[in-house]
Amino acid sequence: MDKDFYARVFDVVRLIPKGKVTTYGHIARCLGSRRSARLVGYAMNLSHTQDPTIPAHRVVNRKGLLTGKMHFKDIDQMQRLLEKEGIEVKNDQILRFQDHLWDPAVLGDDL
DNA sequence: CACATGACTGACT
DNA sequence: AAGTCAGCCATGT
Repeated sequence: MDKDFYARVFDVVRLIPKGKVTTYGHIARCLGSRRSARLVGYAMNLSHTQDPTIPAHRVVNRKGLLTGKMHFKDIDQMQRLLEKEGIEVKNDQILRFQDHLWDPAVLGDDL
């Protein structure tokens, strides 16, 4: 893909189904290299600069912790959005994380 | 070109 | 089970 690494990350994050979440590692692995997880997180920093609204709140670390909540306009915004989609969050951690986990490789097989 | 940074992950203690 | 250390890759200075 000629697109930038970040562009691919944004593209994947954008197609995350509502009410689902994924991890940096899964996205990175979908892009080809699992080790690029850090770049995924780094790319998310620019997500707020993108034109379309990037559901960055649906991206968490592999433990299901809202590690990036601090980068939101309001640190509570991330948890609020997740709860609004039916995802329970307690102490900055997603409950039933594996149940809400969505793998980008599935690309809609979650139906 | 080399060094430093970062919303991570895996392995070890 | 929980905390600590190091590795990895793209971008910026």
